[in-house]
Amino acid sequence: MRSPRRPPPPPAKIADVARLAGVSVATVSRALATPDVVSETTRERVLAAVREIGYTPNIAARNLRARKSMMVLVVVPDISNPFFADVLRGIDEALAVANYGLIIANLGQRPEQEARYVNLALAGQVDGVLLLCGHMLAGGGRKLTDAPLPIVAACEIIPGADFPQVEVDNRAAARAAIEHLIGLGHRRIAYLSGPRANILDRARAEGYAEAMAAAGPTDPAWIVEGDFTFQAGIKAAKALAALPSATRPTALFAANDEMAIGFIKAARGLGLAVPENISVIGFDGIDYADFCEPTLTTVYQPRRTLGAVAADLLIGLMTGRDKPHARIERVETQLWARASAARLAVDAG
Amino acid sequence: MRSPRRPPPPPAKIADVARLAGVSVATVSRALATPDVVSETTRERVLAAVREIGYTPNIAARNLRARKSMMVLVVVPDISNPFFADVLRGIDEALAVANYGLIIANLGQRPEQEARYVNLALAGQVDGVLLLCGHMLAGGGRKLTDAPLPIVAACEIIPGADFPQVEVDNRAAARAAIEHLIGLGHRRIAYLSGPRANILDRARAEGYAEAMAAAGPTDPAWIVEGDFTFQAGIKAAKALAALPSATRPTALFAANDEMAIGFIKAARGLGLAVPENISVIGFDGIDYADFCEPTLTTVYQPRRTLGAVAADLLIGLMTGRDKPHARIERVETQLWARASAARLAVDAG
DNA sequence: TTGGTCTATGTAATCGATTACATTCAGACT
DNA sequence: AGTCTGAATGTAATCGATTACATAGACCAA
Repeated sequence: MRSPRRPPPPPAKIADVARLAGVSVATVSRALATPDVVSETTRERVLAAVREIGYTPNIAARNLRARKSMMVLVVVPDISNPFFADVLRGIDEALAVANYGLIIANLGQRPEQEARYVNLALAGQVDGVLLLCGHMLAGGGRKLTDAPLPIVAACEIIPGADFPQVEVDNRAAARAAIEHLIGLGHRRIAYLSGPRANILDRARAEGYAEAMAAAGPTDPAWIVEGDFTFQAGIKAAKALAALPSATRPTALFAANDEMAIGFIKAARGLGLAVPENISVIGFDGIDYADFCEPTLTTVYQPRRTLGAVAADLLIGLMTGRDKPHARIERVETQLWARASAARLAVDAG
Repeated sequence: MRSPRRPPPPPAKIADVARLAGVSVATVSRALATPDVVSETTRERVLAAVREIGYTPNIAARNLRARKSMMVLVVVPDISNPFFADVLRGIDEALAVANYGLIIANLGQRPEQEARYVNLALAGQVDGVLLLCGHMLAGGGRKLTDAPLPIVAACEIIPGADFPQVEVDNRAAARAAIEHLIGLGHRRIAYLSGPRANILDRARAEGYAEAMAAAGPTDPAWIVEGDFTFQAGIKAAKALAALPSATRPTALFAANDEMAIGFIKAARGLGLAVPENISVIGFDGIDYADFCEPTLTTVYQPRRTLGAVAADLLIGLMTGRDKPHARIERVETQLWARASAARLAVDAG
């Protein structure tokens, strides 16, 4: 298969092409970068030489000279989380059309990685940074903002930051979910939240409270703190099933789909059928929301769009098209009405 | 917020540090790269100067001189696919300990991207390539193998390639799944495949056939071609429900979890309860397999491990620890027995 | 004293491109 | 003929680090 081992030929350089084509290196560079300034015949000689020896310009050299890298650093809390995976896809698609590449900074549970990536940024290895991690990168005594580098944050926004940010309008989304339930006749609506400290959840809780104000009094027992896990949904089902039926909610709005699905599964075992006895709305619009039984009504977050919008803002800064300034862009969610949220039966209210 | 705009100071360079510390640039470089060869006092003066002006070595310059980038290109068919997202996580974790960074080449449905990434590789922008895409990169008239660059493939292996590859042992995994069903008393076992052309599926189909040979004759009607989608599971349920009960399978092995879940959902509506009337085993071990009703017995693919093993092989090549050679490494799956596959009731056989 | 060895440091070449500036030459205009 | 203009190309500086090689000085042994 492999030919007998031989020292691999050093990759061709621009001087090799120049020699073969019988021109100077400057002409080769121009023939490739700005073809219209070299004569037709020269250009063709150069291109033929390029093809013949298989020349590709060394990017490190180009980056050094041009002081740019055409690379963007995307800082993500957990690359294996399908939410971020979708956002990344949107980012990649937008960056690709502007010819930027993607370096992934996956923090995982390794805070020590931050310093590494702060360094990448400060070292001029990237032309811009996209933060999906909800906080400013720092480490090794240096902050990201020490670099004169375009930054955009998305998903979890960073309060007080002086650069553009993109988020889903969580408050409006939660309000829409509750209003959907109210429209179905529900008044006693529970909220299964994320961790209280979570900034995303804060906005959703506010939207819940606002919409509920229109529906009448809210019983504090209807607000259950969860942690975005399937297990939290199960626990919530037990908690609500334990309430006296006169004050038990007839509907539940969960801060994410996974908890909603856990809730539905456990509720069934506790004699609370969904949607017959209790309606459920989730949040996110994960794929499985359409596969589970019953299919889950949910608030869809346009993850790819979110990524694409953030990437476009960053491209604007990197190309100098836009000036950096504080600003929060909101992308809209969609309510996906499916089977888990149904009209309140007269005898159930 | 932002101080009145002022031209951002150009980033400090090594010469600035040298001047401030009163030494030569060589000494600064050594104080940072090989601290033990400079005297204690000099080293401290240099480090103090570095701190004072906030110096970070320019990576493009370093890459150019050192002829390496400490970056790996990972070519992935679809970054938003949770399977690859998990593999990427394993890759990242392994690369991080060896201090390599991660550039993502997300092909999406954009074949024209290939040329771009082939160029990145040929241009010396990366020290190694990890292919998760099941084929050799090519584009713009150039192939990846034109570069003297370490390559490792994983997930979908590339037949005849002369570099290390890593895959899940699909054949053994399928065999184990079928044997599990046989152990539960089943003999009429169906296989819901992926697309026939798919190389992953080929191996699974072989494992199925091998294990079935031990169980007795296999009815061709038990083999249904799917395409890895939820919908394919639904179609398969209709097909099997239409079979006469005397020859209808009592168990189904699906080539992925999504089809298995679609099957279960549709089968219920067709009077085929799972696992009472038909047992089901999926493949992958996606999160949702534990949330659905009934919980899904499945063959778990160690996705992170797969990525980590591939990354370690690549690191071996990049550091020169190993020599490149054809070789296929197989990582083992685990059978996760849950509720969807049960012992065959005597009256059902 | 002389020469050798070792440590610490400096000088300058080098990596491979891009690009400012210089040069050449053909054609147009006065 | 002399001068000017512009197109095409070449020469060499430049980007910012790393590192081969040179050098200076300290110390020691013969």
